[in-house]
Amino acid sequence: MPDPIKPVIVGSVRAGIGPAGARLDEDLLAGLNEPQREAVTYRGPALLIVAGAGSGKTSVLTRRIASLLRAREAWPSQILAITFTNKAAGEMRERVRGLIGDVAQGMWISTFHSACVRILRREAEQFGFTKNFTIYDSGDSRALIKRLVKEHEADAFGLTPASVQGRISKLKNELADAESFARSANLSDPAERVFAELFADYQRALQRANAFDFDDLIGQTVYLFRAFPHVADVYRRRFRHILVDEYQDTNHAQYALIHELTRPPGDGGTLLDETEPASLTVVGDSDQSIYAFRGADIRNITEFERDYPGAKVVLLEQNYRSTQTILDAANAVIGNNFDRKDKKLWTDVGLGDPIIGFTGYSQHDEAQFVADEVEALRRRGIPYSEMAVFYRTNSQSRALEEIFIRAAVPYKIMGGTKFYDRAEIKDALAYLIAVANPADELSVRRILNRPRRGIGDVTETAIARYAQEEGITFRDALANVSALGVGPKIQQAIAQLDAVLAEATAIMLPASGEVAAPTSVTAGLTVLLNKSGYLDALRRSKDPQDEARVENLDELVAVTREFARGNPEGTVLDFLTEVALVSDADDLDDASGTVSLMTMHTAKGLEYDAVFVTGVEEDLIPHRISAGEPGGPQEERRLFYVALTRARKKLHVSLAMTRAQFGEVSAAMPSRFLQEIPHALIDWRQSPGDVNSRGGMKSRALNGRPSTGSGTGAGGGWSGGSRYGDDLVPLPKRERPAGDLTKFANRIPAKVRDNGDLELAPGDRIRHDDFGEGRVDMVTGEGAKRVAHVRFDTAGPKKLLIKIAPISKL
DNA sequence: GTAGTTCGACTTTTT
DNA sequence: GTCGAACTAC
Repeated sequence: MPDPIKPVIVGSVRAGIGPAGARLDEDLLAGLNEPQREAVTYRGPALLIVAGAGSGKTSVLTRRIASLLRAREAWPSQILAITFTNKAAGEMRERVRGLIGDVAQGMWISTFHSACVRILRREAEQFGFTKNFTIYDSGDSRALIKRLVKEHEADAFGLTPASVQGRISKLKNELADAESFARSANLSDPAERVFAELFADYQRALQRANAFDFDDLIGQTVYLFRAFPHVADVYRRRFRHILVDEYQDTNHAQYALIHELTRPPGDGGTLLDETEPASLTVVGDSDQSIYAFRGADIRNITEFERDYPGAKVVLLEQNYRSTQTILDAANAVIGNNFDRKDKKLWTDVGLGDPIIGFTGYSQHDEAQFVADEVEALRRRGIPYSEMAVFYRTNSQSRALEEIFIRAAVPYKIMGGTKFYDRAEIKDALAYLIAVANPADELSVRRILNRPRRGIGDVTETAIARYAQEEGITFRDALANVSALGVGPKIQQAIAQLDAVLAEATAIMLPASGEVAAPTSVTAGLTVLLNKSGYLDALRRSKDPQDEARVENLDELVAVTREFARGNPEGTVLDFLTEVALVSDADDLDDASGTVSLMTMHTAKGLEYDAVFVTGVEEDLIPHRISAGEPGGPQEERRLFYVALTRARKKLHVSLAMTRAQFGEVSAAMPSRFLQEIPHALIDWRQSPGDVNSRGGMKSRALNGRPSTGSGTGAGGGWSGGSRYGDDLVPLPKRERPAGDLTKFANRIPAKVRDNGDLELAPGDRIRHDDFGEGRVDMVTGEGAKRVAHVRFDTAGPKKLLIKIAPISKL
């Protein structure tokens, strides 16, 4: 990517507000309200735009950039705009281009991670890396850490790969490194000492592999800037206008990076250097901070004015996205978070439709409601592409998928990095990495015996030992098979692998002077997959899944072709970088349109005409794990708030009474957040109370297998009280006796049915509201998941969730 | 060294 | 209900 650093024209930067500039701005300001105009036109060292959900912040940001360029206050190359996702970056670039045309070329609009990769590729040689470094995604890191944990036998100290990885990541987000950790840690605790060693080893391994993990991309760039001020100055002079979106979700390392970039260049340097620090614009909404779990520090926004004295603050509170009903619900929910600046979104588009609520018996039942409703909306003219379904955890997507496939609703799952997580794709990428960055031992080890070449642990260790003795890389050791002292068959296999890698290297990384052909990545990958025998092995296999793997690899080859089309000069490294940093395949919404399924986190920054928020249950949202974390429940509430505010016109909230996870069914309760939405705003198609009523409510689940736990007519039961922590008020107690369960709209009954710890033993006779009398065969499970296996006199054998089934002991 | 089997743990969210 | 790791049998 040619991107020469253009000289900064000192002094001209601030001069743009002339009469011409003002005139030029008029069309950019069209349709903006007063605060929005101010946010576009304000000029000064620092600007904080507090932008509520749907307040048009993207519009403001893009117009701000456009006006800077239009008035010649800045060259495109002087602008650095940071967004949260690659997708958002692409959209912003498009919108700026739409405003002022191709002048926009040369701007850096990217994520923190992409921007840092660009910087690091240029500067890697400054500190012991080479510019063909590779990027470890979380899976790669985990694999490496797993090996280290094993080597150190760290599990004896209660250190799991996951916990080590999480801790290292947290530390890196705080800009701590292995040494600084070791200095401050309590090393008399053996577990701490082992962890410190792991951390140091991990970092050494990364360095040896010429690789950065996600957190390093940011952290090492900060380190680079601090250790080499002359390098930092290059970027400080270059970037005159820095804009950061979603500022509430920046972590300390990212904050430090921005801080480094907005220092005056040549700190205390030459006399003539009067370059001012870059101007900084940040946009954020503390109510939408949902990434504290990965180190986002809300203080970055709340203390912005302290960090940048004299900063201008602009508040955007008018919402242009949703109906008043949706906003009222969202405002009411978020209002339950204490410790927040009160901010009320408003709109002038009117009340709109009520929120639609639905309670299913099971997650399939719930999914069926969503599918039906999607179809109904479609018939009323809302395109699929304007509908989205949100859930808290990725695993919830499965039930939705199953029903959507059955109902022939076109959908796509956003965000899940599934494709690039598949084993065969990772293998193929490891082949590419082995060529692009031979120092990356992890990748070479990965492909060593893939396909099966008869190279096992023993041989692998032999190669590693040989490499160490000779002081060469693992990759280079492969070229010296005869010295390894392994059998001729294995020698032959290794030599073959070495030859294939060499051939691909010649294609993708031709000797200096020559330029690789645009198709080099495609050609190289094809060679690797074919001549390594990888594809052959899959084709020969009788495992039916391997057929799909071949197709996936074809798909990957197609991706390289697509990449070549978009980046004629792109190298293998560019390709690998893109793959590592682009999470979802950034599908452009195709014309036919599909419903989007995604987690609530992924939903941030997006908007749809119709939104389905599913699984609104306790232990899911707020997630059970969040209860133990400081600020957890509040963050969950913000997450729910983000989900609600994505909807323009139609908002649906739904839940299931029973949810299967771990293959076991257990009873679920409505989320406390539901209770926080004013009842009058929700029109319950089927409220948690209804689900218990005996009158004519049948399971809508298509699979209709009554054996999946509760049977068809399981009563809805939500136990109130007791389980509430956090800052909430317990659900109001219902006065009516259980049994009188006619619909009462817009109320979530606190206690519809709860058999509590009704004891049942084999042999007991029971009566079920629907199935009549029967005899208990056995009881399995525990607590809320206790299941009675009952043989009914007339209805036959059923499995029932004891806690909520409409049964009584005789 | 490999293939097949059983057992266990596991699911929070992402660049 | 799924994925991976450990174990066993060739």
